[in-house]
Amino acid sequence: MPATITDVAARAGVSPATVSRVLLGSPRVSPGALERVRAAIAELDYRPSGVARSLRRQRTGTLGLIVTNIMNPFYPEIVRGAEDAAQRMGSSIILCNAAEDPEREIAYLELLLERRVDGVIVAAGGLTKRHEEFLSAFSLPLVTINADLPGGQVPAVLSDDHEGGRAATLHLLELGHTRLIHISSPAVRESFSLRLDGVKEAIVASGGDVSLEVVEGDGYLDGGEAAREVAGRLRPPYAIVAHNDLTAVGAMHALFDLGVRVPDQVSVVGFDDIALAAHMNPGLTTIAQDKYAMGRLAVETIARMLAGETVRGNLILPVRLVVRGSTGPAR
Amino acid sequence: MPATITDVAARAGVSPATVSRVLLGSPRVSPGALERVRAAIAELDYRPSGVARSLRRQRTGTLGLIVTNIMNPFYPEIVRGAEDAAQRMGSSIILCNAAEDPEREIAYLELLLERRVDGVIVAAGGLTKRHEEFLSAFSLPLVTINADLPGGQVPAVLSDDHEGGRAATLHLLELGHTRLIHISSPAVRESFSLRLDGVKEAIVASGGDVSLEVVEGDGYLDGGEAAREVAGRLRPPYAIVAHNDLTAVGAMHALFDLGVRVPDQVSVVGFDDIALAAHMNPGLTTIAQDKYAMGRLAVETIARMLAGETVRGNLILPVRLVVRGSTGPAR
DNA sequence: GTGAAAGCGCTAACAC
DNA sequence: GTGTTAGCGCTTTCAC
Repeated sequence: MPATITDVAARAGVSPATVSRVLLGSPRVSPGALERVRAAIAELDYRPSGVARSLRRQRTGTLGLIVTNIMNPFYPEIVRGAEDAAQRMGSSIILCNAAEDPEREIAYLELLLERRVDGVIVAAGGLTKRHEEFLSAFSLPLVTINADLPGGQVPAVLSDDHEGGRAATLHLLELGHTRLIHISSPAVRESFSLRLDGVKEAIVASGGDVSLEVVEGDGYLDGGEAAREVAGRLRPPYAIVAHNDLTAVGAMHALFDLGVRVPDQVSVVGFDDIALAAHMNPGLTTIAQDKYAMGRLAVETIARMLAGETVRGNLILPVRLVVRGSTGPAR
Repeated sequence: MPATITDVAARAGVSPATVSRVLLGSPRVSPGALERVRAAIAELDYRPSGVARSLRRQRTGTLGLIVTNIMNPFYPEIVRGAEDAAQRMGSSIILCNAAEDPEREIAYLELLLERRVDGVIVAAGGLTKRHEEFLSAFSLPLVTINADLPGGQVPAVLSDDHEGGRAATLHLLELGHTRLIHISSPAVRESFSLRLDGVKEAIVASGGDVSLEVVEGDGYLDGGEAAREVAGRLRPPYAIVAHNDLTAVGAMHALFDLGVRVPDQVSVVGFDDIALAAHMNPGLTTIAQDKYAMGRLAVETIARMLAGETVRGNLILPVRLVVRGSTGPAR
């Protein structure tokens, strides 16, 4: 059993209130008492109970962060950004991994509510109807990352997906590509069609004779396997715009398997700039999202809401084309 | 302000004690009261306060999990395994990301103590002297993953690193390699020298004329850059045994950069089997650790300690050689 | 079957 | 500057 504030008070010969004052750094404590309390704390290895403190203060100093799947390399950096920002505001993060299961996501939301966290961040792949209902009636400060709820009541931190799709495509057009394949993700998320919209816009704006074919992926490594089928019926050169890096990596793997050379025969562009993109062979050209900033901004937004500010509207972060070895001239 | 048990009691026309009985599923509640309480709970959208409950019960139903760096793809799967096991025992996990900073790791340990978690799991890369002191005097159920504390007081979940090093080497020897390069990690962790010991043992046991050179890496992608220097002075064929997959991926990238072909000229073996190993080009031959099981077993061990059992000794999980395209015959 | 009462460990308002 | 008191929301005897 850990020592309590009463134990410390008894040992220091003061009242619990005085110990509490020392704990909170109140100036209204005599030097003598201060010292005795400090000594007692050290001797008893006392640590104030966060549980009791939370009950009394009616806040826990804890934020909930729900991620779709921590095994997706897109998320860890968001977690990092959120954690750092939380630490700065004296809070900590309970990380919940929904493991691609929407039911589990809801279950975690319930759990966080019971735990009386101060706020919640949802970094989710796809938001189902069920989510929308649940989250619309959510009673706590709430921010989403990479998804936005209809109604505009819940602030969202997003990347400029449209611009990203456009920039990726522009890059390929400049390299002389005229046959583009877009491997999409399952069509649940708006951001995904935004990316595709950007692709289309760039093509239209170019005014050139450019073809675009959309094949469906799953948003993960396996989605890249779609490239296998494409390679089976198309002769190079052509270019693949994958909806994210995992898909691009999967596509590069499938092409490698078939002996199709990247970028000599086929160019590939990803989206996200996950850590390993730079270390693929060849390095993956991609649209970088500032994942760390997304986590940080989500927490900072919660902090503002906690401070009583009314936050509305989305935060849209700029993206950046990173050219590596997976794209080259069409020939 | 969320509704309290008193609110529910008032609305249902019963005492808080009765509401509590309903919450806990006690049979000693009349059908009428049961129904009225249930209705009141639904109407008020009541959720019992985990904070108050924890204070009263003197346990929080929460486990702390500290990982060295969540951005290292080795950890997410451990987190998954731990989370699933925790859910099964009705607990949840507070994930703490030490971000490679030992001070931060200690700070999190303090935090978890304050939060009165029921137990702690430390999945740490390197354990410093500071850790050892702190953890030896740790007052809560504690299990380490991939590191063990001297003294044998703290149960550890480990992979069979020695056997892994041996199996990787055996594989290369069978392919006819006689010049081996081991890229180590900084020599802080015992498991790392265990892996190297396995390499040496396999070489000695082979009785053949095999050379081994050890160059130091950093345990991450950059550590693989050591391969650049090696490639500068050695003529193929030779084989690289990296101390983990990230190092191997970094090495493959450096070799690709220099135009050295894997596996035609140089074979590469990793360790861990992170998700992307299978999707490198070529696929990375590696020693697979059962990361999910490590997380699961750590939690299950905590559960046993919580149940009053005295757990001692380490759990050593078997590893498995996974042959992919990055290794081939020496020629 | 149900309620009253005590108390988990802390903080904050109020006295002195 | 310090102590007393009340109470955060819940569970758990103990009566009845």
